[in-house]
Amino acid sequence: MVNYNDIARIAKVSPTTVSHVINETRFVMPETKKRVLDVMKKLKYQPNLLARSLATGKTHTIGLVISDIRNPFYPELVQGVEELAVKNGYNVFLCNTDYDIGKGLKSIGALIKRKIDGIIVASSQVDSSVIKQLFDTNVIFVLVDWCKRNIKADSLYFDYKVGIAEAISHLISFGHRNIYFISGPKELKTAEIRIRNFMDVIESNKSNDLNYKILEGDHKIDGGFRVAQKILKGKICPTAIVCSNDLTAIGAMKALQTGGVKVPEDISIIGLDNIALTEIVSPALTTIELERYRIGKTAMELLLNRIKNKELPKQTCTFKTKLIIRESTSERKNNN
Amino acid sequence: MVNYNDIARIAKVSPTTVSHVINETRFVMPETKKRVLDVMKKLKYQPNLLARSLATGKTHTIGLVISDIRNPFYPELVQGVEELAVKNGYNVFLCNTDYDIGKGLKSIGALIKRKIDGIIVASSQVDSSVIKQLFDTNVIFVLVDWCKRNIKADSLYFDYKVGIAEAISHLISFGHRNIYFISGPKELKTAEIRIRNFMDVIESNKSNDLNYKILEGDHKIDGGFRVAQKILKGKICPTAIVCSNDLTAIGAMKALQTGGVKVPEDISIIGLDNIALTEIVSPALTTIELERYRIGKTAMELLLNRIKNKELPKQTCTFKTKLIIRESTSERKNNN
DNA sequence: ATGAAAGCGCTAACAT
DNA sequence: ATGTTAGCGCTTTCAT
Repeated sequence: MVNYNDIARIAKVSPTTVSHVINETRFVMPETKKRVLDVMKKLKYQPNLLARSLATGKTHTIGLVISDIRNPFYPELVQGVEELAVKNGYNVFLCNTDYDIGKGLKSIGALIKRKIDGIIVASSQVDSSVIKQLFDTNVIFVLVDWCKRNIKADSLYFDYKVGIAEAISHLISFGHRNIYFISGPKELKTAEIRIRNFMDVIESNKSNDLNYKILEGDHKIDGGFRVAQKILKGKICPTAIVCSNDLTAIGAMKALQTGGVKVPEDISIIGLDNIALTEIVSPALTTIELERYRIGKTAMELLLNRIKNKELPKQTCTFKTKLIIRESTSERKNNN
Repeated sequence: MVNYNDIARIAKVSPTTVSHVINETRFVMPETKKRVLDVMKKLKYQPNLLARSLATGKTHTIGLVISDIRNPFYPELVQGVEELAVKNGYNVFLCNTDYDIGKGLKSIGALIKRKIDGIIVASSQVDSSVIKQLFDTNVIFVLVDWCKRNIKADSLYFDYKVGIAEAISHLISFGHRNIYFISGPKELKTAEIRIRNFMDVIESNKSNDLNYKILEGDHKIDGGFRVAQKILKGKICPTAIVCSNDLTAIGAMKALQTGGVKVPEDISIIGLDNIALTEIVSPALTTIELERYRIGKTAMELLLNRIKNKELPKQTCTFKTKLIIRESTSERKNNN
């Protein structure tokens, strides 16, 4: 591997000068510069970023911790992060926690040892042990959709309530009063938040005399399917179902249709996330939108700001959700 | 940041010994060892992997170059790679090329400067300039679905022909003779391979007097939709459409249904990839399966083998594709 | 306008 | 059984 010394020797300058022409960090006589650059080109020199990082203390790498790249929630977020990262000369380590807190802790540990300049934690499986680790190690980080608002850390919040309120209003205006909610797995933070927001909205609509019930799914298609089947077997049936995420909604829809129940004629369904799938299923799914690409991009922006200036006051950004009305919701039938 | 010297000083040993207890690389008296470990724990010591890498020449990082994480083809592949990587103590840099060769070249350049131990190139946008760069820099790499078979590099191949042949046989047995193919963008290597394989299969079935046509889509839903609309406007209509990927097939199906054409009653459709979506759309899509998770895992295996032993003979692995029959294909109607 | 030399935190050959 | 020392390839202070 060719290095500064090789170049310096051949170009008849000191390693210092080589460094300075590469980094353009002090004046070098045009002729000297040219000589160095020529040698570099001839030797096909590639700077060793490890060495540079060791010397400067900056790696220009970041870590992105997510739960599961197969969950359609993540790809766009990852894209948003990666794109802006690369644009700023950063490379990103992708870490899947597989919904496992232990793996999350290990990932973060590994990232820290690799001296990444910052971490974006967008894993739904984050608990206080993770937060503690982040604070203890003094690493720079941005939290995505971590529930505790009062935490002293750069954070992105999702305002589910706006979207859910729109969804409930939408259903109410269609005459629905008996509304079920299929949640994610309750041990999941993001699932928990979504449940709480749903209940808050129900609460603030109590003048409408709503009847509701919360059933636990798993944020996957299977869970939605299973729970919806169970609903069909029950004595009383809701006229509308709101789901904690789109996959659940799609599973539920499939189960209803399989069971001979028409969506939306018999039961209306609303999802959450607005993944690409929602436009493809039929009926197209009414859902609550979360702008994942923008979220990823913004998370990276906050991280870059923080990296540039550690003393910045706490940064915060809230992403409003929004109801997208498609075909899976309609007027409540009278005979129900 | 606490380092070897701090630990050595406090534990009253030499830095060498610290290194050896950390790496378990030579015998250290139990008492000495304990003293060192205790100090490490007390100081919450975190080894600096950059420094270690600089000294050893191994980073235990790899690069994974893909086209577009939002393309449902990739998440499972990424998962397969990442999982096995982490299991072996590696972290992975994810690089999206966004279907742009220039970006691909830059990504690979960056990875090399970061001294990754190896690269998995699973981007559909790879051309000879990329291959040249890989060879020139002497980096270890594995190619996924890169067409040239005679290249002297570890490679994963996909045998589309098996699956496509099954698909065509399936269609023929259903009486179809007029079969269109909606391809991906022709400048894309993977799209090109798929076209060629389709034509080969048609060719080897010429005794059946098949009529075919190839139309260019974009490997996205929109393209499939657009092309299918165009097909509907044409004078002669195929009775079956094979698509270069599932997204295209789903878009095409949507267009047909929107145009009042029934799938599969009027036109049969077959996709390729077997992404999760295919089971959800209705009718569920008959498609040709590619085991992406296993592909990712295998790519990582080959890379690990190569990293362990540079002198290994060329490694090769071919993934057979397989027809998965669902609901989007059926007997050809007589009146067509 | 350029160079010498120390240092980033670790490893490993060579001593003892 | 442990320590000394010279790197790994770069940056950066201090000289000149």
